[in-house]
Amino acid sequence: MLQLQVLRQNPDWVKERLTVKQFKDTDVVDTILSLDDQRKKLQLEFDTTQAKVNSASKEIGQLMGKGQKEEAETKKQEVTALKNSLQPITDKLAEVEKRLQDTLVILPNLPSEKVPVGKTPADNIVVREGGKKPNLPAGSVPHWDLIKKYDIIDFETGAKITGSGFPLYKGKGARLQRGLIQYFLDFNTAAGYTEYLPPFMVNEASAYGTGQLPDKEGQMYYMPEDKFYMIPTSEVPITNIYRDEILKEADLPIKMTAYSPCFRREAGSFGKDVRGLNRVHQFEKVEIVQIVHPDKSYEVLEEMVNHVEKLLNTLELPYRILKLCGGDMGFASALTYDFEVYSGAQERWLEVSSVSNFETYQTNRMKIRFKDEKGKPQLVHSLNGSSMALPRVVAALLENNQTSDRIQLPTVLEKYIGSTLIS
RNA sequence: GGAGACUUGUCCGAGUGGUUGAAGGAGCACGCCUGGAAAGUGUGUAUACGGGAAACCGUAUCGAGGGUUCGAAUCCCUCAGUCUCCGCCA
Repeated sequence: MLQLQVLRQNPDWVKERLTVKQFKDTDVVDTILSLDDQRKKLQLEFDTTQAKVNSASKEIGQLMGKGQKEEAETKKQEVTALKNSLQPITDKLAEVEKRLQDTLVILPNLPSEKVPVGKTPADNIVVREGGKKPNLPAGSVPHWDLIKKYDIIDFETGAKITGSGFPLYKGKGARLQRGLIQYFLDFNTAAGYTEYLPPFMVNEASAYGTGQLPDKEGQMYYMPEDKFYMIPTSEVPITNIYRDEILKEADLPIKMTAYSPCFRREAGSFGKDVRGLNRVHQFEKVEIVQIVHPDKSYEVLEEMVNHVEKLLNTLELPYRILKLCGGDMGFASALTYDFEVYSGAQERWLEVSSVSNFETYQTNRMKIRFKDEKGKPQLVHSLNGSSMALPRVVAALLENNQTSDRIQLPTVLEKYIGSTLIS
């Protein structure tokens, strides 16, 4: 959620930034400011009247103490009259506050000045590329054929057990999942991230805190009996660890990493994009999250991008890093870099990681603050990134390392999966 | 799942309807004391919103939300969480 203060100080700049994010209805900014004015007026009216009620009530207490019952009775009637006049103000104030909140929440985060202007993925900017594309032999096939050939991932049985998009990993396929998770976690903890294993379901307040609610409700699996949401990423529980807390400046930066399965309904997805491991309802992911001093967040964003890049390099996959344009960025992000790996047999780029700086957008919702030198509470910045999402990494690993009768995985994985040969 | 106890500030802890935003203690910060430190001692030490140039003032907040009352941390209701006992169970 944007800070009201920012809208007040520079409404025109806010509108201009919203436009970069392809947010058309910039009049909302004016609506919010006018609601805020109303709120202030009502608040003042409420406060002054309530102050009278409070002091009169105290007097009643004192009169009662002295045994002056009649005077107390007169006062009581005065207070009752005041309270009656207060009622409409209270109602109006509550209504204005709710409208203000509801309106503020529909505004996406403002893109940083570094964000390229553009509408679609075609407008994203390739920051750099690495690795080299494989030269696959004739007869090479996409991963959805490879997994059948070597019997390592079974979509049909997954669909039988649960539904489509819930893969069943088997043998080397299962071992590869376990090994990659462990490898990624080790890589992250070696870089100073503290490992967590969070709950896989969250309550409403947590889903709201990271920005999944209210607008992305349909993307999450929901358990109505308990009012819990299955997490779409461990970013949700992990970032919420510090919800409603005021940190010491010395505590920053906080670096966390976590593995979790991720559950996504992916309503509305269809076509060739969703084939095989390209898009599934449940997948494994290792996430990195940082909570940092506001002055440091862009430095940290680069650090996180470099970290993921290093990891990707060890897997010997061809990749590219994109700086997302305003139109392709997520709702809560101020600047996002996407990582894509090249999947040789499909001959296309697959997103395997997304690293974002949310600045104060999430922390304002969660009220995560720190005390600065003056002892004043100030919002921290939050960042996160995948390091990494497994399915597409696996798709690329399988496709790019195939020969006619085997798949030879990179040796870095030997320690984690035993034999790197699938045949 | 059943029965009961509980949830107060950074922490511990008092407080069962009336100047209680909240005693007392610990911690922390600053000062005094000291050659330096400890001990001692003094002062300060929540957050949000609003008003104000500021000092400061007002309002709200004692798990969350609602209610009773002129007045609620204190009474009532709902929900969440913690603990104990019983049941069930990996």
